[in-house]
Amino acid sequence: MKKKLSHASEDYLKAIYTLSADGFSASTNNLAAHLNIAPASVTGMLQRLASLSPPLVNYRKRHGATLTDTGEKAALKVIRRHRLLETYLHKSLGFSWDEVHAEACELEHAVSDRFEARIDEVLGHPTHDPHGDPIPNLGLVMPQEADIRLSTLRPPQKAIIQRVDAEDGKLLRYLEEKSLLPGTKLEIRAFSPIDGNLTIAVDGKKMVLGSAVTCHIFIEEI
Amino acid sequence: MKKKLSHASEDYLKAIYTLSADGFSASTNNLAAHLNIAPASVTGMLQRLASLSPPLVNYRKRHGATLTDTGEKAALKVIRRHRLLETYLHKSLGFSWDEVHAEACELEHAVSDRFEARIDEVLGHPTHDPHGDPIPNLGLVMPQEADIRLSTLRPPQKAIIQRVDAEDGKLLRYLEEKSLLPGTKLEIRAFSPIDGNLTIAVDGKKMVLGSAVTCHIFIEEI
DNA sequence: GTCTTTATTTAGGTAAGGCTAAATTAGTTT
DNA sequence: AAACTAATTTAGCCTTACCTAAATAAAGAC
Ligand SMILES: [Mn+2]
Ligand SMILES: [Mn+2]
Ligand SMILES: [Mn+2]
Ligand SMILES: [Mn+2]
Repeated sequence: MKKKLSHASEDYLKAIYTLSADGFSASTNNLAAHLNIAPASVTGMLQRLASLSPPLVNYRKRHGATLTDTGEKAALKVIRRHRLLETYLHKSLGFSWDEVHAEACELEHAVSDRFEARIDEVLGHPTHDPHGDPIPNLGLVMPQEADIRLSTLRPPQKAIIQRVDAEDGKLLRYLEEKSLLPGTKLEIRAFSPIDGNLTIAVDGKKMVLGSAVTCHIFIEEI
Repeated sequence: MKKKLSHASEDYLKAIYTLSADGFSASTNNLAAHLNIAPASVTGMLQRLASLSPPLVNYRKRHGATLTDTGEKAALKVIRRHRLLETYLHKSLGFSWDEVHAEACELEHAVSDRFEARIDEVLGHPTHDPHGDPIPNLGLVMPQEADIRLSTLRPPQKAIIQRVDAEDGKLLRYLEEKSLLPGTKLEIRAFSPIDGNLTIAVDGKKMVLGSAVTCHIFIEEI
């Protein structure tokens, strides 16, 4: 019954899930941009995904796609594998947090359930990946994600970094160098309305971050 | 320059290498049987592999294929990844020796050089996979393989099992249960010409093995 | 030397997943 | 209402990799 999906299908499902979860519509163009594929190709794929039985997406011409229940389960399964793999690559194989994404995006389509179960076990059933993103459990329930951006805080608020939403290696390496990782506590010291810069203090050390940085960091206020 | 090969191409190269190394010709039909693909499809693929630049195989109509130097390097690279992965799955993730092949055959096309290098390091640069097959080193040199079959021995010869050439799960599980693994020492006690059965002793324990078993076990005489 | 068998190739098809260029739709402006 | 624009779909094409059926070649049998 459960024939396995192609690489491409899995990446589409993941993209639809992610765009929707982030409050964007999974429109043809958004998907095309997200997946680096021509819009016309996205149309073709959405039609295919909608015409499977059971369908994985609901697709209405010119209205983008939403996941069906089947599609959402499939998406969560891929996301779980992706995040477990990222965690495994980081914790057990010494990959840095800017290297894990690309590797996981390949492996997520290749590993078996057995492999997934084993690394989950070896890691002690981790709940978050190296970027702080929550890992859906075996039952494919996605935990709540932190959704307050650091860029929205003002002095003298305090917060803990929960997750970093970025695939850009430069940004990730920059943040690592500054120790701005999930779990880090910080205080807002100043806000510059003209450019959106925030001055923050981490462990007493002050630094100024532009909004191109702060809008990718999601926090929990304390 | 080095665009990466498709899954299918890599499996063909591996199959051509393996058939040749085992003394078979990499003919259309042999490849078809080995890869579980229709002969006509093999013809098509060999033509494609031969028309790449640089070509990966030498192909003469109706005379099967041989690997070019480029093709052989590519084949050895895949075999190295495959065997390292099998070893890693077995040693680090607790896969049994009859489970590793299928998983490795998927992963071998997905892992990066970085991943390969890391597991090689974690494993301490292993020289043999769980079935006793040699792992080509980083320079892609394939060590000599044991090529004497247990089935050719006669009393009172003694030998050490070097490798087991089988993908059949039943056979592998049978051998594991009998502790007939690479490294095991044994003595030939009797040979039955009528059916080819060998009576062997392992650690003083006697057992009778049919030639369907003994012809898959390669040994080193002692 | 013709016949038959076996191995292999050719021909013609399918399905997935891409692409570009052209057409269409739905909103916005004027 | 007509025109413009942005988003999306259609049409037509490509490559990879597989399949079946039919044609052909090479090798062995008679
Ligand atoms: Mn992916
Ligand atoms: Mn992540
Ligand atoms: Mn493979
Ligand atoms: Mn092996």
